[in-house]
Amino acid sequence: MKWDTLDEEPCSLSRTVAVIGDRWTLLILRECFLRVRRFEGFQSSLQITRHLLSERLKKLVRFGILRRVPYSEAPKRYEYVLTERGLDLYPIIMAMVHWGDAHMGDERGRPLLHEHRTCGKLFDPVMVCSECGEALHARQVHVHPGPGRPKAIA
Amino acid sequence: MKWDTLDEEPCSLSRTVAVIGDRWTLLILRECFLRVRRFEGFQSSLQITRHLLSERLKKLVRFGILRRVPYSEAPKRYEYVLTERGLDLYPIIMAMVHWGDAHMGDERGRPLLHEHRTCGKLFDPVMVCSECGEALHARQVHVHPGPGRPKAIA
DNA sequence: CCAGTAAGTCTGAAAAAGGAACTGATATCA
DNA sequence: TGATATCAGTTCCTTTTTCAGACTTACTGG
Repeated sequence: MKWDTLDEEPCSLSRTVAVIGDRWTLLILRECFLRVRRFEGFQSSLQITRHLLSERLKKLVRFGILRRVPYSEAPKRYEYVLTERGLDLYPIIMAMVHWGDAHMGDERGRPLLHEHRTCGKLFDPVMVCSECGEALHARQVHVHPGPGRPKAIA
Repeated sequence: MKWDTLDEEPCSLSRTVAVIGDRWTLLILRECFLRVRRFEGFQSSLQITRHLLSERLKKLVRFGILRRVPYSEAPKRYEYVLTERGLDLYPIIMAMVHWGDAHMGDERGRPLLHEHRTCGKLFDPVMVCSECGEALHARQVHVHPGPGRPKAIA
């Protein structure tokens, strides 16, 4: 399996991993969801090297997750905002935050609390079945090959 | 931000990223959820170098996500099974698979379909609010500092 | 003119990943 | 008995990525 063709693998997880499956990209996305938009903003809050930040932002733009929007004409300055496709990454980020809250916490408690503005309460994200609405557990799910699965693979 | 102390950052996402935030680890976990348990199984289906596989499995065991269980006494052989903590990663993996299905698909359709055994239907995973049960969207969530957040950070 | 800010680029050293052969304990075949 | 195979790793060397920090370009404000 080679990284440069990972986004063409017949596996949706591989394809997602090809786009956001590295540490800096995930942390950059966290900042995006916390409303950070500018190069210096990402750089100072993450302490990422400018070189890598530049590369990762380009990649996220290339995959349509961020849009590079000018906010100043002279000098030319751009900021990076989440596209619809980028906003759809929210469940991934929230699932990771939730796992961290549940399994990597310390005695001080959670670093952040999340309020659902629709209902006004502090909440946890829960993953449910789109059909019956029940909470999902790994052992209740059965996997079938789909139409995009090459026959050669079991 | 240094990688070796990322799991102590006052941010649940960083802590999760410290454990599973690299490409191979995510792919290894996919195989775990597809019931792969043995070294040769991971190696042959992922084409990961044995060196890296060995390192990643050790790390997953160290963080309590996999358990190393003997399945043969002579010769000594071990397999790797998900712990409860590892099973709890399922929503992360499913969220990634779902994003890949939705945004990285091709004309052939989905590589895998998921059946919820509880209700018997093919489903998509949906992330909802634990309090009101509504589907979550990034723009409806407001973030508050929690007790584990150092005051120095906004 | 000088300092400061923002968004990058460039460079050399350090760390991580890749590739492939090797090890050790046992089973299987001829 | 010796030759081959299996499984779970380890070792060694090369290539690729990442890191740390200086440098660049285009302005603004005093």
